[in-house]
Amino acid sequence: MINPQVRVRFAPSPTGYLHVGGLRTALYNFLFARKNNGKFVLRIEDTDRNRFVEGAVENLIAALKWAGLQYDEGPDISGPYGPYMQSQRLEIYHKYAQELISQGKAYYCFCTPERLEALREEQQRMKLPQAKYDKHCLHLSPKEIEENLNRNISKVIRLNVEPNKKIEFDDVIREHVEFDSNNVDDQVLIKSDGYPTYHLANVVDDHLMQITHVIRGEEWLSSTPKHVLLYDAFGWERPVFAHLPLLLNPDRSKLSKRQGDVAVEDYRDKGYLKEALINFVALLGWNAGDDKEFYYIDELIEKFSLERVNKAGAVFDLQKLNWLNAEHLRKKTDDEILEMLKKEIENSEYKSANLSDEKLLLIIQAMKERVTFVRDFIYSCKYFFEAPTDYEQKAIEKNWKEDTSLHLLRLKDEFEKLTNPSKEDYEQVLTQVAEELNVGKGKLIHPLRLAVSGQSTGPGMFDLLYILGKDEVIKRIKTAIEKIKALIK
RNA sequence: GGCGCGUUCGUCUAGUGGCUUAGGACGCCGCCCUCUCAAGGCGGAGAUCACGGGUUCGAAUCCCGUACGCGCUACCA
Repeated sequence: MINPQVRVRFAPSPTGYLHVGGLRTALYNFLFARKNNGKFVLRIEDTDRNRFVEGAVENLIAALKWAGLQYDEGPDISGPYGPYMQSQRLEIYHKYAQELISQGKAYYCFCTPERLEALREEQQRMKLPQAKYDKHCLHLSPKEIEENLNRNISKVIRLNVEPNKKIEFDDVIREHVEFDSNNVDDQVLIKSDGYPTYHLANVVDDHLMQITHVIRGEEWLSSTPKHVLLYDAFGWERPVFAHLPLLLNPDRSKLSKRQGDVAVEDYRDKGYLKEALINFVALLGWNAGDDKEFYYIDELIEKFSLERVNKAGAVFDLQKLNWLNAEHLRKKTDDEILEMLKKEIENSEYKSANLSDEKLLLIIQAMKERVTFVRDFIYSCKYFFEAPTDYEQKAIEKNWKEDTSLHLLRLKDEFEKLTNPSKEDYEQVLTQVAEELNVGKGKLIHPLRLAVSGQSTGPGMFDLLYILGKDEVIKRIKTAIEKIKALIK
């Protein structure tokens, strides 16, 4: 055992945003760490200088924090194994690369990109099963190497892969996996710019940081033999590997930008709750073995295990995410929703609508069962924020009859007599008017709804009237009669 | 092409040799509730468990092969 305490890491490269697949990887690491009273480390794999993106690390950290995946050690949270940015650990990688060279397990390579390119083409022409480096520089004499080094020729350090060896390792999810070393290239360990490649850096860091379990995406499975070779070359104990299935597009290709949103930030901006996103993504490739689908993160921590992670990739299905979002939203208290709604209103066209908290709370209660997103409290019931400007054509045709105007006028007159009416008062009046007019209540309710909201659907009629308030209701009935009359003509 | 991994309703999945006429969830359809829409309740359609061989009294479950999909095959991670 590397360490009696579980230590896991999420090791993204800073591409500019957090991919939802990365979110799931981070989540599983987080859940595993919390479940086992271990530590969750964030390590930034920024060893590719060509792909440097300004502000990427900050975005990544912000997205992780938004999702609630707090790490114990990371670039901005110091720990005993820092620094946690690989670009700040260059000397360390060089030291270990030298150690490998001195043991003959790695070697300098001075080949030019042109020679490499030519080699590749040659191998392709010969229809070799696989393009591989030909170990040309492995056979340089010590003197030649010395000279090249002194002349400052561009160089890399390569792993010296012994041919004809079976490389095997165990994976919690895939069980036993085997590779033939003849299929493993002499991977570059240190690039000509002095930066390490992923393969060297991740092995060195995982060892130095005492990582016990490497939980990462399946795209890494094929390079794991290189990592295993490195652990063995250094004489280090291997961590437990767990390669997660990929997240897929609806057409089952790897989840990509081209087919929809992939950034956690996109979902956050669209109004998804972090609880829903976490819940959803947790279930993409894992389940507790029961029928439960609705989870808060604490329950996920309690139930999570790597053994129950699936092998096959999972399609990211927005419909189910939407359902979970609605479920989580409904479970929130009215006050919690109020705070979110007020922020949403601040960013909407109704910024200056000035509805009181009391009124907003009433809207929340009336609409809670009818929304998927917080912003639906505005956009699926705009009539609470402004008088309707037009009226659903279909509803007019269906519910606006010859005598409707008269009925509504009558209703309006009765409403006018009320002082400070309650929901019940409205209902009582309407029932009474319906009786006197000798019509069903529906005959009044449907056109009334249309008149005050412009729509044919919405919360209970009397809730609607009560929230709008007597004056507004009367005003809207009057305008509706006028406008709809004109529309029918 | 090579190597690796995978394959149960449209989608996420349960299932680890007999409990399975393959269960649940989302979505879809219908009914109930009802002033509408939701929510909720009830019900329905939907999977010859990729295909073909074995092993076994018995296989979605074990083995082999094939097909298909995906990943890797960089001085990217």
